[in-house]
Amino acid sequence: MKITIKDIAKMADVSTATVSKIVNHKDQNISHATRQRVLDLIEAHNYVPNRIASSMITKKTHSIGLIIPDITNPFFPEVARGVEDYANMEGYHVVLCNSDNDLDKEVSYIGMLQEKMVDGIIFTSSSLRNKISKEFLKLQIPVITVDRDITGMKAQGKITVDNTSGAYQGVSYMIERGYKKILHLGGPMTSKPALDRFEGYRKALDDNGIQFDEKLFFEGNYNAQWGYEGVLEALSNKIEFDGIFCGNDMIAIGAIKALNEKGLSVPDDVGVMGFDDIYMATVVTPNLTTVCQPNYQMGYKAAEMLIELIKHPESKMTDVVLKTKLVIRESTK
Amino acid sequence: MKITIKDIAKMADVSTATVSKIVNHKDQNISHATRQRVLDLIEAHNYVPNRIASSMITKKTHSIGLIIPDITNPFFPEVARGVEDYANMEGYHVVLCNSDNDLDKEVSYIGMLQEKMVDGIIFTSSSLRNKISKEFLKLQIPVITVDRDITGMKAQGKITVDNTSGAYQGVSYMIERGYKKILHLGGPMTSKPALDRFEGYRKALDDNGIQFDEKLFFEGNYNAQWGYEGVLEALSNKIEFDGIFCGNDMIAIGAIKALNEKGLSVPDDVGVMGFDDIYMATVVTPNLTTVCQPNYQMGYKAAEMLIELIKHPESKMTDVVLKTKLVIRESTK
DNA sequence: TTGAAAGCGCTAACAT
DNA sequence: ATGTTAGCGCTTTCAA
Repeated sequence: MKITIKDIAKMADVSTATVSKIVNHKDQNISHATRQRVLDLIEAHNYVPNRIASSMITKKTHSIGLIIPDITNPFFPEVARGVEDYANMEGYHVVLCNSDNDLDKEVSYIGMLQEKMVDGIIFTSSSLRNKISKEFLKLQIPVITVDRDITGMKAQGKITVDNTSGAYQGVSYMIERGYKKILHLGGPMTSKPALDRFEGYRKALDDNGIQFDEKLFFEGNYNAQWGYEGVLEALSNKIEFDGIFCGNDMIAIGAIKALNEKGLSVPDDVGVMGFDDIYMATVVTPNLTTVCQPNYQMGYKAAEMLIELIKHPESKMTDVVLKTKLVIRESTK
Repeated sequence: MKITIKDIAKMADVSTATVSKIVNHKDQNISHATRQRVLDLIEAHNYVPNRIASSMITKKTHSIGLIIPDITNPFFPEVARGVEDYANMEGYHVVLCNSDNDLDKEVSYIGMLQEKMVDGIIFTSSSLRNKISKEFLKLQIPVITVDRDITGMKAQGKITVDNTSGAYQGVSYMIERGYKKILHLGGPMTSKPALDRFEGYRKALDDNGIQFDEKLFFEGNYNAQWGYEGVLEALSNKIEFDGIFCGNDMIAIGAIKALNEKGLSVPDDVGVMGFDDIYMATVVTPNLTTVCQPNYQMGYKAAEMLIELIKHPESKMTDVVLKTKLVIRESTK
């Protein structure tokens, strides 16, 4: 039989209230003698307080939900780690949910988390669906969204990165380095980041007096396969280009692979720029020049905002826009 | 104010017991009329059952803890995904804990999870410390260890992969392909997998009549940096080798990088074999020949065993040893 | 087919 | 400095 606060109280010949105070360090008014006696008993009997019972009263579970599309996608482990690090520091647990960007799963997780009485939710999804917002609106707990917008929500926080200016910066750099015909292998245009990066790309072209050529723009998915295929497609369509601005690093890695196979050298024949700066970018040959996105920071900051909101539900969060940083390595000249 | 089972009961003019039965689908004996009335009220008022209150009574939280060293390490996201997929299917939540292989953190997480009343724990750590087992022994809940041993535990499950035979297979293949002086850039020998892989390496050498040369064995960490440095060190020590068997893929990737920088071609001058088969292995140039470890499977299977143990605490689990598979790609000839 | 009542393990006034 | 008491929201016999 599991030992409870009652057992300890009885053994120490005090009330459960006293034990409770000691366990929760609200023991300024407890005599040293009793405290020690109780502590010894706790130690001796290996008593573990049932925090779930506390939660019933305090209405706080000290756990938060983290809904991401897929922890297996190299983008997310870092944000998850950021979330967990801050949460753990503050004594919170994080419940990991992989939604696969599937609306049904998202809704189902939101429901489950709510039933489990998490104190708040951090939500990431790469798609632009707004239906989900209805579910969130029903929620009585704070929600922070990372890297996307959910319309119709108020008093909640939002963390994004400045994709437009990041892309602008990256493409401007390529132009500066002498690349003239820059292909853009973008991500799915149903996602806000992809849209923003495309916008930054166009803007950089415009501002540098280069006419946007829609034949140089391809839309695909955020993976290496698409980068590989995209290059092959462009090549077989005899499209001329001397640079590629990729929607993310995975696309860039796939693109480089295709380029190499076709005997094109990176960065001399074709310069390649990624986006994200995942670990792989530093390890691939040539190392990727890329726009660094502060993934860990995003998670960390999201947890920080969420926990602030949990502690002070009235506090207004101003949305956070994290800055990107150009990282120059070997895939551009 | 949050709406409770009492509110619904009052509105439907039934007892809370009736509502409870309906919510939990124990409603064979509830008239269709009442059920519908209650269900409508639940829907209309957006009632969310407080599962934490249920847990107090049922002694089941339907959540499990997952303690891994670092979700940011490419090995673990897949394991975590496997765990989450199975757990979710069975209606369990997973609480993610990054221990950084730090004994204090491990112990602290075990305590926290226990207080949160998780139903079981899946534990991975790359080190061989046994102190942790004391903490586990105190636990009243099932624990499954993944990829490592914890001594002194009974009635619990263990999942490992057959590292020895995987390494044996890999090294044998290299020998078969004509590599004669095979360097081994291993992981930290405080970890069981590293030890086992080393053993497989030696055994393959022995069985093929090649004398083990300790100058060809280097111990380091499981990352690209070490692979890079290891090669540089071997080269600067004028050690002769025509193949490298790496402790994992990250080491292999670092090794290839160093080899390339020194003008050595892979696989012609030096063949390189990895271990793990992480996604990166397929994306790097040249693609890595490697020993594939079923990461996702490990997590999935671990969750399966754990949940079985939660449901039937008396059931004896037989330890599972997962098989590796040789994946031949471009980094060996 | 339904409900009354006891209680899970704990906390938080409020007394003393 | 410590104890009494009244629940938190729910489930589960057992009785009606």
